[in-house]
Amino acid sequence: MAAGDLFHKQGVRGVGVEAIAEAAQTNKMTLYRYFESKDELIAEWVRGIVAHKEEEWKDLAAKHRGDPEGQLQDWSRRTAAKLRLMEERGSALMNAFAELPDPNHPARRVIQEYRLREHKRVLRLCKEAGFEDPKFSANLFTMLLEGAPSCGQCVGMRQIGEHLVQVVDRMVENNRQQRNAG
Amino acid sequence: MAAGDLFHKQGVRGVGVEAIAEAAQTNKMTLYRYFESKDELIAEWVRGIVAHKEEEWKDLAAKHRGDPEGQLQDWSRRTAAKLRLMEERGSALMNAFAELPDPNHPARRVIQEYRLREHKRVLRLCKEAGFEDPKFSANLFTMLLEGAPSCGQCVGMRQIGEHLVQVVDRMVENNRQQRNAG
DNA sequence: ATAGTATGTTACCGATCGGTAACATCGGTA
DNA sequence: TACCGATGTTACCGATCGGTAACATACTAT
Repeated sequence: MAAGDLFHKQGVRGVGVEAIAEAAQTNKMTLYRYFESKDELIAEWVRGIVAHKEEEWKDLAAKHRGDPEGQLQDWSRRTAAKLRLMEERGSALMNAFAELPDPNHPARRVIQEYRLREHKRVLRLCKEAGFEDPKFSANLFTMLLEGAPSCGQCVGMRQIGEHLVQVVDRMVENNRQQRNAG
Repeated sequence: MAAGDLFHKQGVRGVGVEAIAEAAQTNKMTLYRYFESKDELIAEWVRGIVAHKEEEWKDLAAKHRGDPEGQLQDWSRRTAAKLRLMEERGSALMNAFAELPDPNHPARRVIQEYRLREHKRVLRLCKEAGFEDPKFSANLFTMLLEGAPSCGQCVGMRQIGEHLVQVVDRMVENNRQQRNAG
């Protein structure tokens, strides 16, 4: 769906259905034969992004089976890689979330549910990795991951990506030392 | 301006001028005698928020003169206190920023300029505090500060506030030890 | 060829929105 | 009293937007 670029660049509320259809190389009528409303269209776009992220989590678990620390590190690296391709406008999900205040909006629900799943996953990884205070570490990770795209708009995505990777590496390193010492 | 609550809760694009006037206990006509457009109205609202934050920075500098670490810690505590009053919808500034993709929108410019100032200030404090890698630490702080309201929507603002304070305290503590050892 | 399905086109509806004109009203001042 | 500036009221404009009806066209399968 190439119309996703429009959603990301102009915001889901700032782009009209006609423009979406044009970007998808079709027209409004055909669009409405596949999606029952613009809100559902937005939700479907969001579902695509979320599905892609879920697949990446699967990848992650497969590549670092039994290595939760490796998963956390790799996730930070993947995030940094995406940051580099982001430039200007931040996270598509977070922006859409901010644009849709209605708690019952289908797209917002999809985003919120994904965030909860992601945070739970991070928390589980922190527990498995034997972090001293898993809740604390998980919240720390999530704050960093969600703050990065926003902060990157200020100081540049490349730099923020590098520092994100660095800090996660340090956290993991500290945990290893702590674990071996304890 | 009580209409600010509307902007925050429903989003700047989701609230009409009529509703704004009603919330301000006046009418549309009078509103347009003071603001030349809705965009300027939004910008003015944002300027108010930014001005308030600037005053807090002044307070901070006055209360912890010559103590950059104390300033960073206090700022994290103030942020945590605000998080507790936030619940549900996140940062007003960040949401507005996400809602206004146009780089020339007056409100967006105000927000972006403030973010740059804030990051510069944090960077300066990190330098003054003698952090080993001030750029790195400043980016870390900013990621945490900007990620907190977002992450708080997932795990609760109270918890995220506490953990934000904790991690900043640890960073400062580590820096003190590093500095004394080095 | 023919029938059936998916897609394109045009025009339109109703609602909402930002913004304005014209006029009525009120409050203070001299 | 007479006046004047600020505010309220109503009605409206033009534009845009989400969504639909009706009809035309193209493609595919048998």
